[in-house]
Parts: sequence; structure tokens; C-alpha cells
Amino acid sequence: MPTSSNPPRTARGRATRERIVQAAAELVAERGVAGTSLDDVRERAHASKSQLYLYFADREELLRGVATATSDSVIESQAQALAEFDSLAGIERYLEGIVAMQVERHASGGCPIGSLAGQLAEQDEGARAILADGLARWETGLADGLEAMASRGELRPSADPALLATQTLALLQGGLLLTQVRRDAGQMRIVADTILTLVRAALTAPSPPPAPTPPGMP
Amino acid sequence: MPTSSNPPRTARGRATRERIVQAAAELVAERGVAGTSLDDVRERAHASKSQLYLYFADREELLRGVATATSDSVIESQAQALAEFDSLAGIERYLEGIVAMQVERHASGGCPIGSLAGQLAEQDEGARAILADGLARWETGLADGLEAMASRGELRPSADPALLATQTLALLQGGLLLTQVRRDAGQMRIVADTILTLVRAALTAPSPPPAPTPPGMP
DNA sequence: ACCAACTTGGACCACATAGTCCAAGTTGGT
DNA sequence: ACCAACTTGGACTATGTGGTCCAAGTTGGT
Repeated sequence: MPTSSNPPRTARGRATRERIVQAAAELVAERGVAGTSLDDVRERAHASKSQLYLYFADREELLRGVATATSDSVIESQAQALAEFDSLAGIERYLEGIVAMQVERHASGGCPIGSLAGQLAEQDEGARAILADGLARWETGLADGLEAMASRGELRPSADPALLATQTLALLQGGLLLTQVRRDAGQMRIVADTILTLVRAALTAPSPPPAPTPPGMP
Repeated sequence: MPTSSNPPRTARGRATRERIVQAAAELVAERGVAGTSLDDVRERAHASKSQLYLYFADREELLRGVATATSDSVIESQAQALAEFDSLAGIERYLEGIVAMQVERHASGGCPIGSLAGQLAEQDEGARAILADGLARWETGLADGLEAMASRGELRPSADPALLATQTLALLQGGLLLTQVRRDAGQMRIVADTILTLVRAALTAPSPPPAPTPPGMP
């Protein structure tokens, strides 16, 4: 049985743990789980082997720490943008931001949470749960905005904000995956437009449709 | 430089190469790329080390072989189902099949192509391209069916079969990911319904909406 | 100032892993 | 039947890996 892990008890300890998990998260994002060794982590974190094993029972637990840190960082980094997801204009801005980010990073990397999921979900039940929680927080953020719209009467009574949030998340994740595999940020654009289509269809007063031509036209 | 790989020249050689790549693909599907060693592969394939290195230059090339085999198998295994993706009823059957499969495998595993993508895309450009090709073949299958519908006049002139195919693939991939991470096949159901919503909205004569979400036309 | 708890550095270990090599066995075209 | 090309088995190596251990240094409460 591996040495059990201790939570850091001093400020220095917390800082060290933080450095370790941060370094590990960076390396995993850059090179993937398989491509990241504990020695790599140790080096980047300017830490020693005993420090790794003081704060983490084993490599698996470190990776769960990475999953937690990654989830937190994804949620936190888009907190402001996500807060805007409560009006058509805000949703457009939110999606625009995601598209822009994919263009910026040259359509690589995909979603940090989704990417980790593919590497850990089948391997470590604990990590899977952590990533599921990250996605849940993301989805809740989306749903909150849509519910705000609903309670303001901006959505039809028949619209289901929670469902719309799940659909949005699925489209985002799928779009991120296609973007990554195809190295083409255009995939993200398509998905963003699709989300807007779904949202517009749920609006109380749908804006005049620019795309679909009604029947009876040339 | 690694010993260069030779294509097998005899029937026996081809069979051996096939056994190796098959064993590797199975193991990677079960345990992930990181959890699969060449010795594991060697053992399951009933092959020797020199055989691995006769047909593959190195581990990376073996993994590219796995990517190819996985893509082929995903496409081939759904070839008949995909051929039905050319009518509303056929699309419903196709989606139903995917949902059923996720229920059957207890919502685990995700999409073999998508899953591999997460593990290899950032690591090996060649593997990324192979998986992109797999997804492209999948999407083409979807688009072909939709185009058949369009040419039969079943879709509005304004509908874009290629776009609809991309949206469908993104939703499938995202849904598969959510299903896997949440261990909940219900996510696949939601995504299937969403795809049907999009398809119905593109139909020439939309059926009266029984679904919760209204069709995307005002 | 003291000391027990906490933290750190890094040597060390056992072992799994990717990759090499060559001698022996098999194949198939002529 | 022959033999050159192809295939096979498996021993072997070098190195990277996760994980252990302990002695020395630091911290913070009293």
C-alpha cells in the first residue's frame, strides 16, 4: 500500500502542494497524461520526490489533483463570460469568445476537461467523478442564465432551460473535439451558430430568421 | 533511428500483422494508450518482440495502426445502420441504435475514435490525421443520406445537408463524451432527440412537434 | 528559546518498458 | 529440390519509472 497522503499544514506546505499540482496540470495539458512523468513534474515544480509523496499517495492521486485543478481553472477562467449567458446578446458574446479562443490557440488542445476525461474516465473512477462535477458546474452556469431568461419571460413557456443547457454543453464539447481533431476552428463556429439556432427557437419573440427561408420561395 | 518497418510479404506475415494490430486495438480500448505496453500486445497477439518491430518502426507507428484499425472498425460496424440515415424513420432507427448501444455498454467507453483522439491528437500528428479521416468518413455517411433526402425533395431548399451532418456529428461526439463522463446513457437520448429536432426543422413538411423543444422555425 | 510537528532534498531500489540483435525456421518462386 | 527472401523466438540491454527511506532543515505554538 502506498504511503498515505497528508494535507499540508503550513503556508509553505500549501504553496508546495500548489506548485506541484500546477506543474502537473500544465505538463498534462501540454503532453497528455501518458507523456508526463513524476520526474517531469518534480522538475517543473522545483520540488523533490518526497514532497510529491508527502502530499499525494501516488500518481493516481496526483492526477485526481490535476483533474480538480483543471476543472476549477476552466470554470473560473470563464466565470465572467458565463455570467453573461443570460440574454441573446450575452450568449452571442459568450460563444464568440470561445470561437476566438480556438482561433487563437490554433484549434489545438480541445477542452481541457473533455480531453482529460478521455484519458482518465475509464482508468480512474475518482477522476471521472471529479471531471463530471466540473462539467456539471459548467452546465449549471449555462442553465442559470437560461433560467434567468425564462423567469424574465424571454423564453417560451414550453422551453426547457435545463435541457437547453445540456444541449449547449454537448454541442460545445463535440465542437471542441471536432475542432481539435480537424485543427479547424471553423468547426467551433458551426457549433456556435447551432447553439444560437436552438436558443433563438426557444425565444418568446423570435428574431426574424436570416437563414431558413419559408416555404414558397424560389 | 528506429528500425524501419516492412510491410508483410506473405500470407502468414499479413496474418501476424493483423493479429498484432487487433490485439493492440483491443488493449487500447480497454485500458487506454498509457495502460498498454508492447509486452501486453505481444502476449495477447501471441507474437514476439521481433515481429512487432518487423511490422512497425516503433510504438508510435503501432498506435497509428491502432488508430487506423479503430477508425475502420467504427465505420464498418455501423455501415448498414448509417446507410439508413436517409429518411426520418431511418434516422430515428440509427439514433435509437446508438442510444441502445450506450445503454448496453453501461454508458462507458465513449466513442472509440473520439476517445483515441483525446489521447493521441496532441501527441502524434499522423494519428490525428488518421482519426480526422475516420470522422470525415462518418460525416460523409451522414451527409450522403441527408443529400439523398434533399435530392428527393424531402428537405427544404434552404436546408444544408453538409451542415446538418456536421451538427449531427458534433452532437453525437459531445453526447458520447457526456455519456461517458456521467456514466448516464440518458445524455445520449437527449442528444438523439436534439438531432431529430434539427432534422425535423429541415424537413419540407415538418411533422407536428410532439417533442418538448419546438422546431427551429417561427 | 525550545521542541515536536512539519517540510525538504535526494540517494536509492525494484522493476517495467521500448528497443536491438541474431540464429533458427518457413515460404514460395523457379 | 533449391535457396534467397521472409518470418519467428526470445535473450539481452539501457533507461525511465513509480515508489521508499531517512537524515537534515524549518516552522510555529508555548
